[in-house]
Amino acid sequence: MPGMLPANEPQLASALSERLRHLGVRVTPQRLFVLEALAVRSGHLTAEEIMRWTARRSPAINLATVYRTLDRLVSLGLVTQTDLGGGAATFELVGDSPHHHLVCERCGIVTEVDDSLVAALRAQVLDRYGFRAQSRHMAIFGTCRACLEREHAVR
Amino acid sequence: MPGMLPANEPQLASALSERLRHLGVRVTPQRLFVLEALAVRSGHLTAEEIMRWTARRSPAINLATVYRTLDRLVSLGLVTQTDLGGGAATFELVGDSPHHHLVCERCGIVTEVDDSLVAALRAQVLDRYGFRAQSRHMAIFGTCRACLEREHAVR
DNA sequence: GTGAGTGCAAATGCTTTGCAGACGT
DNA sequence: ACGTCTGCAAAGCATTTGCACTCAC
Repeated sequence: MPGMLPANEPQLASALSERLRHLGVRVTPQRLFVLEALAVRSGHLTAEEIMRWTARRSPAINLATVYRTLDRLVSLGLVTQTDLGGGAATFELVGDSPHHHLVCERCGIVTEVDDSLVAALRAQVLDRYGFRAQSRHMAIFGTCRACLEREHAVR
Repeated sequence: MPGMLPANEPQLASALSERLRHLGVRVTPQRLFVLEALAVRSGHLTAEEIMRWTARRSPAINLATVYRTLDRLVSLGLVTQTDLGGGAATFELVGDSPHHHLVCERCGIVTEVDDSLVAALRAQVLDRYGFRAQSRHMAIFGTCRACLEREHAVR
């Protein structure tokens, strides 16, 4: 469902309603707006960004509600939360292909990498420590190519 | 130097002073206290914990000073900072063997794992993306063995 | 109608900052 | 003596919470 076309919002809304109903939670406009924001602007959104997106709709959603809603959606397993360092946490619809993040500590740029890179590590960690690492949204901190080159150029 | 015995604090202090002087920064009691805390209670300390530790010494250090000091020490390369999810950041003396963290999302327990597990991943990321991942303090979130077993038992 | 969900405002927890004074060099 | 570092208090930011009201069921 994510990766769905931005057009056709009524269809999107009813698909999302269906999903919520199946999980046995109330369907409120606020919840639909949050899910729509995540579906349409697929990618990593902060709570603040979601609120700004929904502000284009009639009465803007309260930030506290966005947080509570996201919390709920995360426990329902519809949404994942990632904390990419200091700033605000980002949220994403489950359903996109699993991926992880390379976060540059100098310039802050975030690059998505496929889960296949990390699969071997996950297998090892499970084998050696009985630890089941999550298959999405691991943050790997370091220095990106551009910043490494810049560093070299200076010297 | 880290991994040094807790006893013999005068020696520790002068070794640390030496280190600071070599880096061309002022040697203040506060900086020594912070470094001592990290050296003696080797492991991951939060700014607050460091302050509490130094509070056993004469006038307790101000929390703001602890943060500023840690900031300075991180840029000097003497200390590393790790953000293990929502709570407070933790700090550690550089010099311990590189390691990473398995963070259980249910019970919060943190297990240290050797860098060798992650070395292959680092090599791949460098090769494929030109990204130099840091060799310490990656946080891997997931579910620990105990919580997995508990989960099974319930069903 | 009832309880879950919402808005609002205030509180929280971690961290940063402005400023005046203290102290390492 | 100089400039850096510290303490203090206040601000900053992301997130949470208490409470009264509203709305989905």
